[in-house]
Amino acid sequence: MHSLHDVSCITGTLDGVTDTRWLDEDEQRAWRAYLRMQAQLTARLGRQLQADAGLSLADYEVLVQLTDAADGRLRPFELQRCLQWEQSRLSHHLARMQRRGLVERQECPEDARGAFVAITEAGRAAIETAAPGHVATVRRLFLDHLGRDQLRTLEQLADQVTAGIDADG
Amino acid sequence: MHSLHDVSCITGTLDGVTDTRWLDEDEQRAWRAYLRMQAQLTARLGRQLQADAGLSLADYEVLVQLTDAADGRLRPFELQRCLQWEQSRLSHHLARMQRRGLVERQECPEDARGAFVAITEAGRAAIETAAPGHVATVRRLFLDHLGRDQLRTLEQLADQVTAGIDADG
DNA sequence: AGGGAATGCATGACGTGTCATGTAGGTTGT
DNA sequence: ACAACCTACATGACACGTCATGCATTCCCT
Repeated sequence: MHSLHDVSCITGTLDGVTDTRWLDEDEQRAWRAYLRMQAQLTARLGRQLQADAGLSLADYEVLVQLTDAADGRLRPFELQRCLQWEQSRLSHHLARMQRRGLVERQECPEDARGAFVAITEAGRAAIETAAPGHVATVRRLFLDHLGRDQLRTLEQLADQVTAGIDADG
Repeated sequence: MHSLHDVSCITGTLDGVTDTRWLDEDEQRAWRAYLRMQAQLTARLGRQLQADAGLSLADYEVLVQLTDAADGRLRPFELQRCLQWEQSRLSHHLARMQRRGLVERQECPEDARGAFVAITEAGRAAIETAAPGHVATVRRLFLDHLGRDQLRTLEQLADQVTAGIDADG
């Protein structure tokens, strides 16, 4: 009943052999439960958004940030920092969103290297259409199944892990 | 300071207008914290696996299932059920893994429609190389930052949500 | 037995994400 | 002023995921 992952493996003392501390039963169950939930949740939320509003989750996140911005526009590098995306991912994605008319580029006088990315009217319309259904789905698939205490634990847990990852380099 | 998402929106009674219950402060923070963590975690784990073993997270999951199987082989539809993947995703992915020599196809006498997918020696070697580093990374980025109580809460929470999603259709 | 429905799987098109690399424009030190 | 460096961003190649569709084979019902 044991795979690579649920046995504690104590090897000998051969040179170069690093002993691996595998996951114990509790860790294994929790980690796999998390993986299952996250995969299912992401898939469902993505499908719902795509079907009901023609947006991907990535589109949605970008549009949320632009909507929250003062002028409905941001420098790509600002967007990158708050989304925590790879630079090239953002670049490609903005190009696609521009092609679809969800965002537009604007000149940036104070730094000729870059530009502004601004949400368009179509972009605003898209996210305003998408938001109610998306929030409802987040509730139905996720929040509705959690108690307030679980919600707090989750937030704290997530913040700890995120902080650890950031600190890790 | 408010976007589409953190205000409670009570509209009038126009026909067809559905009132949306937006996320309150706690829900908003928890949900966003979760999204951040999950994005960062997935990205880091994927990069580590790719860099150290030339495998994607998807490859890894497939190989784990095949390793756990009795004969090191499964029918694609069994793999699909336990991974909870889209059928076409699995089909495409197995084709790529086959091209790379990580798995192979075997005839299935008792059902001529399908076949078996079996892990190859190269596949076994790949996951055995990958596993220690991957488990270590899961520890370092995730488990090490959690207490036993948080771990239990997470598992329970994830199971609740997953059950809810399954029940949702 | 035989015809319709369901099952197991593949494929093409297309959007998405990553890595490696390129380039124009800024900044800094001497 | 100019070289070295850094910053902001784009791009090509390629792996990955989804949807729609196609196609055998098997199942089930009469």
